[in-house]
Amino acid sequence: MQDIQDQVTNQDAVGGYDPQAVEAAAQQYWTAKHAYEVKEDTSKPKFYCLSMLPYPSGALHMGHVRNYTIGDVISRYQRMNGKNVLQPMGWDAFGLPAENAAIKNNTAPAAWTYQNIEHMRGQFQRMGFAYDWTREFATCRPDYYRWEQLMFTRLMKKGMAYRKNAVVNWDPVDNTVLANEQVIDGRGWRSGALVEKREIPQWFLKITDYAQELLDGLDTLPGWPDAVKTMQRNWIGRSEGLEIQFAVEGEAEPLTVFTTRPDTLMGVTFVSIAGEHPLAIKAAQGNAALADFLAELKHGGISEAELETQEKRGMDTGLRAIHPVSGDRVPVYVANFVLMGYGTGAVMAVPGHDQRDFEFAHKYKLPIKQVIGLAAGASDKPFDASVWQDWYVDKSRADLLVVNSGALDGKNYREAFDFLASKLEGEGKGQRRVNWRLRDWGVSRQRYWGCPIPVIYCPTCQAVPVPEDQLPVVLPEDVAFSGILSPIKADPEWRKTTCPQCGGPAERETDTFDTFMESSWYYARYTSPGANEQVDERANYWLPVDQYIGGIEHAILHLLYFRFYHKLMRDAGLVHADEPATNLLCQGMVIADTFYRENADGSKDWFNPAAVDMQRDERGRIIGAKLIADGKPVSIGGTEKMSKSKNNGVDPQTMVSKFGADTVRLFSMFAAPPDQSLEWSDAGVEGMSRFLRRFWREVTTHAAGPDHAVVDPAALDAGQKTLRRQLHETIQKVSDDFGRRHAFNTAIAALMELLNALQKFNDASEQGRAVRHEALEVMVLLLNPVVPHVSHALWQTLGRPESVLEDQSWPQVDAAALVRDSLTLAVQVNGKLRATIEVAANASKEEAEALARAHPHVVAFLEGQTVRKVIVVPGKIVNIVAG
RNA sequence: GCCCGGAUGGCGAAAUUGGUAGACGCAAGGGACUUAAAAUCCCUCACCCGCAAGGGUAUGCCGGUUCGAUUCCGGCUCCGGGCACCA
Repeated sequence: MQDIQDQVTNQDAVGGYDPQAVEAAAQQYWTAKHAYEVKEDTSKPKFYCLSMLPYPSGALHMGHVRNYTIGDVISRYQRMNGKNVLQPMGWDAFGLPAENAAIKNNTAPAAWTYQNIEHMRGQFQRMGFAYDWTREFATCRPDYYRWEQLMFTRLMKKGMAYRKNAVVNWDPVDNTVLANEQVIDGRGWRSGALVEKREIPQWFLKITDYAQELLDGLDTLPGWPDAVKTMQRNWIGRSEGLEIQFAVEGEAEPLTVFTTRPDTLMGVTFVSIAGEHPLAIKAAQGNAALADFLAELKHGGISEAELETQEKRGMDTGLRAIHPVSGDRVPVYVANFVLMGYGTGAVMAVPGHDQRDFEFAHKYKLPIKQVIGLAAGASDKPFDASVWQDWYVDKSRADLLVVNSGALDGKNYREAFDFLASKLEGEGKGQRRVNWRLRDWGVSRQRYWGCPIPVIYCPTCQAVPVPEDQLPVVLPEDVAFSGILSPIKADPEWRKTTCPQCGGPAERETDTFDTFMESSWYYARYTSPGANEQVDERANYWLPVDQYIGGIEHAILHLLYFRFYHKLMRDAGLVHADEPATNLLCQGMVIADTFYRENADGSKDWFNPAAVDMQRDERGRIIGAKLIADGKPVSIGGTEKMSKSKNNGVDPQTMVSKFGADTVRLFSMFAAPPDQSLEWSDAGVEGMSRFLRRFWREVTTHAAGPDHAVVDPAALDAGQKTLRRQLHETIQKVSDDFGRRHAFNTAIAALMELLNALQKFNDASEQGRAVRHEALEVMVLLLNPVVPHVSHALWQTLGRPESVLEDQSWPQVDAAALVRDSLTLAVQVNGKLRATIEVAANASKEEAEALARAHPHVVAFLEGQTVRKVIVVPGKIVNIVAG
């Protein structure tokens, strides 16, 4: 099957479009000319186009192809519009997969990583992406990470980096920390042991110091998608509330809670604290049942999804808190849904007006007290302590007021909030406070393949930053890696050093940085290759990034750290801008059909789409699928994200060998708008190949004919005018779609329509050939951002002496060519389409209405009815309302 | 559980500011060319009724606003992304 198709492609290539030859020639030309190497140039506006750097996982996948084609199209479009365009590429080279591959293949993570980079760089070059490769770097090289080590030591000195205990997933069999993805159903993925929570000291960056600025900065980013900004706002989670102190019987220190609903204070019937709260730990001494419960709470993972979906459980500590207003004694419960890391690790429970507290109170038979009531006239059902209703928790409604709360009765949320805030502040029992959901960024990892944290621990001087003249702290690359313990932790020698302050024996930190650290500032390093500091003055020519492109899965974490780190660099005097990127485009996933057979034990074998034939009925509907190898049926699974586990990945390399890079680029831009998921279709790719062959033939046939004249707009006949109008409408649409809307799919559709029109345009007259020539030249230029190799070749076919298509400017719209004499209007009767009419472009509303009412279909529909109203929207529609 | 998206023919999609739903492409069916196949070209193609002219229905579901709703509002269902140690 595949052999036949390859033969066909080769036969076709003899007289026509041979993508392999065309692409090799164009790429050689660009390389020889250093076509994409750029320098700072103040004579042109700059444009920094950046796609998120890849993790070198081994080979390019379709997600990469899509991401980087989008960036390349935007870069080439901007360059043709006169911008000085920087488009760099590099490697996010540290990370967990290298360690996993090292265990599996018995190779060092470094060697595996460098090998992958070599392979993937070649694949990128074969795609024809316009990168300035002179700026390339891998983040695992000391000359890259030394600068983030330097920044970290300076942040330590500023107090922006600090150490505290934090909870990790602990595998008690392997005695190692696990990443969340290594915890499967509460067990370690390798040992199978039940995972425990454990606290260990870790380094943090004070991102919360920037919480307000990170929040406010979102309002200065109109070029970012609203979905991303909303997710970041919610993640940062600013809330205003009160910190309230509850005295605890027999304890010197009061228990502090944070609440956004002080108006419900009189409804407090108990207090909930986290299992890690000091009071809980203290109460468990001498309370075996409670100690057992706390031990039980240590099972399971630490991810929020896991904590929030587990069954809500609690236990009375035996402690009693004193209500700060009523003086009532209320029980203190340990509850598994209270997070030590959020707020104070303690919450006041108001089961009457908080759904989680309501369910908890029912489960543990705790009192429920109504303190918010419906005003007269509200349509809701009255308060009923046995059934939860959504209005109990609403604080925004004017018809809900405080009840059963003494001095607070009759007040609304705001009034009750202010009243209590003043009262408690006056009594020293509480204060107003802004609380953030955002937590400080924990940057310590107990893994080997990462950037060493540049800290020295001295028994006398404590944690000391590595002095700047001793940086970088280099990670040894030539190591034996067993997979459990980091080689720099296993090696007793590596850590030995002397204290930079007292000169005594000391030990190095053996943890490494979170890999988000490297990807938080790489965009700035591209601007300053070779700089002997983190970035130099060149950064301020290129930054901020004009267009950033990457997956929506990075909407929160990466993009928030990226914005934070930029502000750290700004405050260190390295860059001027407040935000790192002005425009952001988030592309969707690449998905494909899945096929499987179920084994006797219920497990599934997954088959690659390339190994399967689809069966269709006479209407083209899919009715089944067969494995090509044995001709027997396979089950059709869903259409899912391309992945190894479902074996539904389509290898870009295979596609490029078969169809050429231009066809693959064209398909990935045409099949869906960039922000939606893209369903891979081999047949669709063949369609794109067909389009390029047709275009090639159209250009070469025309170029082989007699010389063409210059277009004389005054001499054109109606058909020539119509084609030329479509041409200039296409320029207008493609420019808008590429430059503003990033709707590459509709731009390509418009170009296909133009080619269809051109093929029907059988006009060998002098002006006919002139119009055709103009159209073909324009098409080559408009297609260039998407299929640069084909355009490079055809530009020369059209007889242009310039060999550098790259420096041709973008076609301009001739406004005179767009003028129309008449327009088509839709005519509706009562909102339903009944006719269309052709009216002069300058026709008045009255003329349009008269023409519409005279149309025979309209006359028929209006028979026996009275026209009540006529709506005329010029250029669009006439709607006659009758009855 | 919480936050953010999405849903339109057999399939991928289009309709940009509330104004002709289905552009463009794929698949499918019919035909031309050919000894034959491939390639190429032409025609049909949302669904239902009808010989046709034409009519009715339709943008996940239920309701609302409007002369007019894929688009705006309210309530659902299902699918996807993220949830701080995957990147």
